[in-house]
Amino acid sequence: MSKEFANREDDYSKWYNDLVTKADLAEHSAVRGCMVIKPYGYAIWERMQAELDRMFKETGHVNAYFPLFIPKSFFSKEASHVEGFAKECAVVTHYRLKNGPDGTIIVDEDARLEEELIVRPTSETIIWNTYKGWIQSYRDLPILVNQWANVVRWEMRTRLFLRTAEFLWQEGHTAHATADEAVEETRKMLDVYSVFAEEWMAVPVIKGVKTANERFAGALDTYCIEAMMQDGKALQAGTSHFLGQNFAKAFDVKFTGKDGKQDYVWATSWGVSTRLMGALVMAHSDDSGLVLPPKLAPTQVVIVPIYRSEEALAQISEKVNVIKKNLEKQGIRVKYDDRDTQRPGWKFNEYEFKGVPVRLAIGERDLQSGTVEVARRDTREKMSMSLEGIEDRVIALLDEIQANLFNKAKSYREGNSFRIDSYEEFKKQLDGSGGFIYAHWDGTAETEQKIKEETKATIRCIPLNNGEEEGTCIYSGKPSKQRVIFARAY
RNA sequence: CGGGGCGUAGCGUAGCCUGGUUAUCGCGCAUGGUUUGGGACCAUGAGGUCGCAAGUUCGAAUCUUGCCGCCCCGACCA
Repeated sequence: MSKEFANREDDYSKWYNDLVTKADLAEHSAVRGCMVIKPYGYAIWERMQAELDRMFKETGHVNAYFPLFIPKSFFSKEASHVEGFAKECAVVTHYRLKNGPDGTIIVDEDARLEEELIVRPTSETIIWNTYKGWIQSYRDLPILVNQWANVVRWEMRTRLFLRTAEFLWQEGHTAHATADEAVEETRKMLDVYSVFAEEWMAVPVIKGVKTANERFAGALDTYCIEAMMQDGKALQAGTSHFLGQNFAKAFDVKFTGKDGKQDYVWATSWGVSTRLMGALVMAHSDDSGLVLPPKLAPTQVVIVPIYRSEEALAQISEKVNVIKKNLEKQGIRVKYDDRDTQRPGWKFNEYEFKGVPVRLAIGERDLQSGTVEVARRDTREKMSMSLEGIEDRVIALLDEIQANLFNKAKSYREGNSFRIDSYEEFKKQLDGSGGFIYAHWDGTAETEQKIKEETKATIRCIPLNNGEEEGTCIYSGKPSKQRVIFARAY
């Protein structure tokens, strides 16, 4: 994917028209920055959702659902939390409309809410207000709950996929008896995200911990996975927070331990959003459209018949239906597109655009020779294969594509990661091809802030597997014990 | 909220400076025919509050004013 292309939000909506559109039908600033996820795009989200949900359940979590509206007063209970979200909240102030003097509909000023409601930007407060009633004893712990929901953050500026005013996500909220257990949970869910990103999305990620500046509002530690897009910019793909006892104290959630002593509950929260769809698009796609990893592609194999006569189509369909059935028996998602309203060339382009990993084309010639044309989306290679045993080879090819996408993205990231020791070179690299810069940092918020102001680069994370290394901060020259990852980010 | 750009058919646009027949072109759409191994071709046709409002004028897509909306850059942020 070309850089200019990757950088332009309006091009996304043109090129990935099958996935998503801006909410341009609603001619009102109130829905600015929202997006309409079309059925094909939603199918991808559903695939992601299904796999994540399975992984959450395998790690002992259950789903629940909490209110969309949060009383304003809940927010003020945790100081840094309210500070972090106050500037981007949608607020409900009235509950009734009435007819205005000129026949228009206006807000009934007599119907003002006693206490305003906040449309959830995240659900820590309303959930911890609820947990208060659920937890008395260590026997009630842990609580391992996840919620699939939409949230609203009134951003000053939005970007399609990456920062929309309303977005779909999942937020896990857990409660634990000990700090260790909560930290373990935080790390465990970070691993779940990392496995999902790498093994399902084929997007390599770096696990790390955020600096104090970049930390979630109300967390003691924010862990994250960071991915590199094809233009060298970083994208935070998921976060997992160790919340300490902050929310338990704010909502007075105490439990009695085995020893009979009361203590506040330890908390975590973790989330990924439809931003992952943006990551998927930006990590793999090329100028011919989407490239989807087989494990998440709503359609993994598409079969296109090429024929002149109805009789030929009938013969082809007979063969295809057998192949389709055999593949489906092995859990492969297959689509046979025998529409006579579109021509084969049109269909080829259509499915390339949609990122379908493998395409089979069968024509009269193939029937004669017992072959099938196989095209893979990732490399755009075409080859002729024997119809005999084609199912096994298609399945093997899907695995190969999945692996290839990951390896390609990974070698791209390795090729665009640099160890840099001078501030001059640091700036030069950022203005050049970008990428991840491993550099020494003195550990102070002031230095981090200065570098951000001067270069727009932020510390993406302190990698978890970081080796210790003596060095000096590229900015201040003060001593440093390890390198951190700097990058410009979405 | 600041700086810049823009608003004409489902989409992308010409026309605007220098006002004057029926608002241009391409894609898409519909119908008929020929086609079908990489986005077919020919013919015919449908589709428009020129963002909204007011003003200037014999006459406004075009000039003036106000408003609305969108995009890019910045501040904010997942």
